[in-house]
Amino acid sequence: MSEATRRKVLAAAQALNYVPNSNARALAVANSSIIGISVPNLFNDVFADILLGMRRTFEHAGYSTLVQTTDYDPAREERLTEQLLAWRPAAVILTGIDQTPTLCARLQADRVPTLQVWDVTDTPIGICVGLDHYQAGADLGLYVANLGYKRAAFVGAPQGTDPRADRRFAGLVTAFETVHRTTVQRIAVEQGNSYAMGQSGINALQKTDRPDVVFFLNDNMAFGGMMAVERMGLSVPQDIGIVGFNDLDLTSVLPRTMTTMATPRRQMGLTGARNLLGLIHGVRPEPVTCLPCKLVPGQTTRQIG
Amino acid sequence: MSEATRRKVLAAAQALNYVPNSNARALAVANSSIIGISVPNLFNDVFADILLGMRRTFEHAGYSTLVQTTDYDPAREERLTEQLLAWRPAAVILTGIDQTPTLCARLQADRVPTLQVWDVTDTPIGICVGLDHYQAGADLGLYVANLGYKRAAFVGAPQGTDPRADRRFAGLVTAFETVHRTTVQRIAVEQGNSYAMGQSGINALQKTDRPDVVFFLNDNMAFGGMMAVERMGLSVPQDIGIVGFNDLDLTSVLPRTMTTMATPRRQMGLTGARNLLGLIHGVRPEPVTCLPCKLVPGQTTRQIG
DNA sequence: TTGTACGCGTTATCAT
DNA sequence: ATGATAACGCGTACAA
Repeated sequence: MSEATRRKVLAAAQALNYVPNSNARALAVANSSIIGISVPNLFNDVFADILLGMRRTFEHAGYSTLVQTTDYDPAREERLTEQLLAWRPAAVILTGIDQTPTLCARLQADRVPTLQVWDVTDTPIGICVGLDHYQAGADLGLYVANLGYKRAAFVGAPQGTDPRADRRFAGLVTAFETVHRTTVQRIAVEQGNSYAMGQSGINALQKTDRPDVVFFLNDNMAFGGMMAVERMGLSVPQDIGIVGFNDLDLTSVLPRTMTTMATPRRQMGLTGARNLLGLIHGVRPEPVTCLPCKLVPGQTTRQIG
Repeated sequence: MSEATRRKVLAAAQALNYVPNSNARALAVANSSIIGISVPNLFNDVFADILLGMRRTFEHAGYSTLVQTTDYDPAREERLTEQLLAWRPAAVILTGIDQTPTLCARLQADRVPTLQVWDVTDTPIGICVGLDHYQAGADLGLYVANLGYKRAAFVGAPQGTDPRADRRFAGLVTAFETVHRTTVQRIAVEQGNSYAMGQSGINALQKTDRPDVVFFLNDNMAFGGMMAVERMGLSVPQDIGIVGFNDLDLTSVLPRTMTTMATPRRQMGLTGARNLLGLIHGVRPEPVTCLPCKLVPGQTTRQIG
């Protein structure tokens, strides 16, 4: 069309306050430019980080993101995702690989491009980008066990609540079993904010048979736990070692560096988004991408040697 | 209709894997069950908290929420919200009261139920629920000034970046002007994570003319700043007082309680959501709701007397 | 280049 | 109670 016409149309549209109706568009082309995302919650720097990487990519590609939070409830995840599918989204992103069979079947049947993020499996619904939590737990455990710590504890959500936590714990168990033939006690803490959970995890320790090192679900909990330990008059890392997970922002300002496992969260979001866009546009991307973690030795555990 | 028929239809729907198409529905009824939300970012516990309160309410009422992040960029906010309006959302929620005139006009013209949250104004676009940041800054400043601190500094985003920060700063200035006839220096820190920002804020302090108390934009920054202060060999609160804002989770586990201002974030989300639902359904709710803050005296500033 | 007709899946209305 | 039909606003395809 001519440039003059083009301008006249645009001017008229402006004057009439015209906004194209995305619903009608989605209906006409039989799918929308929405990408549905399901995460456990928004309070975790982990998910905020992953989302940041993804959203930018999608926004640039012209998609809107519809975020839903599951609170680690599979039934809730199923319900919300079902609801999300009603919008005929261009793609769906789920956290983890532990969705209900019903949901998996539905996703497969609808042939919606699906990305599972933050965890990996050989049999993803569509594609997955994440890390091997078992391996991460094992690597971290091995490092710490070789430092001479023998009686370990793991503080986190109750068994069965967070599948990634369970896998990491399994990795820890293997490591301590291998190195010292000792077990790792698991301490479940009630819901609450991360800091408080770490704190109550420490407070729940038995006076007798106190562990010499405590692993936490994440750095925030580890910090809360460390504060509790020091309040009890114990010293870190002599009396007790403290180990976090994720290498979150908090650790960058602590007087003592924290022993933790750095996870490639931003990268995960970026890679996941890129691969998913590929899947949407028909190119067949890598079905499963396992990103490496990086051990961060710190001063909250003894030094090597 | 008869119960038998009803069951047969439901069974058939199940068998065919039928999912109602929300786009078509939205088109037919001329508005969708989406509520669009615009927040600066997801890394802030403040917004996560507000969102938690709101989302639950909306979910219960059958709405989905479409969250967009603006990164404190008004132009970006305008663009994204314009895009959001294309979905004919049932309502729109914006953070703060500093939208571009263009955006305000469009929202008014479209007659979309609009909620502005986290800040208040006498002239909201639709309704607003928030707190008086100037007053909060003034109250906090007054308390601290009366503790005997005279040379204050404020560490936060650069002037003009975060309107709420600017208003709180203005409140602080008034307080110190009133009590001691002193000024408050403002220290702008580059973008980064909150902890690091707090740290670099302290590092940016002049050796000469060092303030005797530092106010931070939020508790996380205050914590980062406090770590930096102690690393410099200064003691808190003798050499220097530390003041946060928001009363975030982190403060609950610190060995020293932090002087801060508790903000009713969850409540804000709940009240905002409830009022907005009212507005959607035609009842005329309170146009402007200003929620009270609560001063939290702590051990990072001198004690009274 | 411009115009016109049809279909997308749902709701709403009207007739049966 | 049920069946038929017209919108809703946009994309697309075909005709002028």
